[in-house]
Amino acid sequence: MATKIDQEAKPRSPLNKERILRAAVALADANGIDSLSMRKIAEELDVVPMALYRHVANKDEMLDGMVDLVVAEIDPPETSLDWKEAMRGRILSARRMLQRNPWAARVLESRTEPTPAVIGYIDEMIGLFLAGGFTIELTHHALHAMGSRILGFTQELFDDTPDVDPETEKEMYEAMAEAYPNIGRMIAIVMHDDSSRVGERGCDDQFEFEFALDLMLEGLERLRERPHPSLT
Amino acid sequence: MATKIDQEAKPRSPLNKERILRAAVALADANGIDSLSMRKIAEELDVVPMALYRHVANKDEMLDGMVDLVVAEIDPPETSLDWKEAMRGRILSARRMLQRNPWAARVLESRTEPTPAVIGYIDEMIGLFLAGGFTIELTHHALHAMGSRILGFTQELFDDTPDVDPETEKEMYEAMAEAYPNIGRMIAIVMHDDSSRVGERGCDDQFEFEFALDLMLEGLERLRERPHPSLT
DNA sequence: AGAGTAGGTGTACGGCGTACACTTGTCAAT
DNA sequence: ATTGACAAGTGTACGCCGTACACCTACTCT
Repeated sequence: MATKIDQEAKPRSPLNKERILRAAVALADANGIDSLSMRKIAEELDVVPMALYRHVANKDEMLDGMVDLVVAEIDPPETSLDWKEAMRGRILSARRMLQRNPWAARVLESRTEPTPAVIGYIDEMIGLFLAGGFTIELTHHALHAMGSRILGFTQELFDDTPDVDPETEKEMYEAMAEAYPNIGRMIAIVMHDDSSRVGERGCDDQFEFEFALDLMLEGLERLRERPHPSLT
Repeated sequence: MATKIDQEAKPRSPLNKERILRAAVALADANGIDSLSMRKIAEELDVVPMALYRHVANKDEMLDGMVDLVVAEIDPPETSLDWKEAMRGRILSARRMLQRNPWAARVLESRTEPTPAVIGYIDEMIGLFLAGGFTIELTHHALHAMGSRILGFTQELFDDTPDVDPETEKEMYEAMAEAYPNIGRMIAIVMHDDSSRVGERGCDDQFEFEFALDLMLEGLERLRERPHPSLT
């Protein structure tokens, strides 16, 4: 009633890239990346699908923007620490980000070109290696060796959090054990060995991630101390 | 002219799952996985799209079948060798398969449930660890640590084979070096250091893969010889 | 000869990304 | 106050996708 009649009939704020990206991230967090479509993002924003295209060129640019948004959440490097601890901490921070945004791993992998935020992140990681006394060459190889683990990726073949029903799951395991003897042996131990890091709820992902990460970091440290002959 | 008139007007053999899968693999090899559609597979086979559905339940089952087809190409384990060499050889064979079928990596990763051929492959890999004197527990952790590398995956953040024009590429690198100092230092060395394993055509993927693989295998071997206190 | 059935067909639906032409709301210059 | 430019949102439409469902057709078995 202030100045125009239909003012309160359209209380939505104007669109902009950030608002669109945040809506897209929220939708992806909630419903998974597969069901994310331009049309649904538009609907969420009470807008017609084509309105989005005033602010993002296409869906690929949208995905890039989403990636940048979440990569920016990774903690900055802690320069006061030992290189290994600094890198370890940051990678675990990246991993927490990936756990908050489960879609991010697949989207990150699917980008052909890294986004600015990702390049910046890697640049800082290289900085940590160099500050830790690595040669440029070893840093380069190290980067390749760490691969996407440097961004907190769990590089599993498949995740093992399927059936809700533990009964069904057990049956499945038993069937598997019969057809695949070695997997069978592993399951037998792993399923009822409380002293191991594997409980009844499957594997301890966090432990496994850190196990692999430390294996890699320690291997790299050894190479830094006494360079491998096959390296330049 | 033998028995029926229209025989040579329809020379196509009857459809079956294998024929469909082979056509799908060929199309994916040729045009990439993104452009692979049920409709195109049908067209390739001179058949109407819905005809495929007599032989595969849906597209997901098609992708599973394609995966099984190519995973079956991986060489069987060479049991006469040392565990490390046997595993190394087999993983490199898997890697060659992934290079022959570039779409396979992404499809493999996208499957929620592993296919029978993949499970069988992993079972044999576990067998190699166990035969090599690993405990079940360490084998389990090792499997997690190797992750998808065990199937020959290059776990890069992004592949670096973009622009065809070396001029453009150089410009791009220079722009990047300006914004990202550490990447800049790395590029400076890596671009014109013939003694390094990095030539002008970018990085030597095969070297980097084996570097990471050996780092992992050697780390695991050390753990097998003197178990880490933090492990059970 | 007739019935059953497996395999290929045709049509159709709802979803997708997005091109393109349009209206509408805002504000500067007249 | 009028105009006209311009940015932002709308509406319609196209071609692609996976696939449900009803149909036809040719062959097997009795």
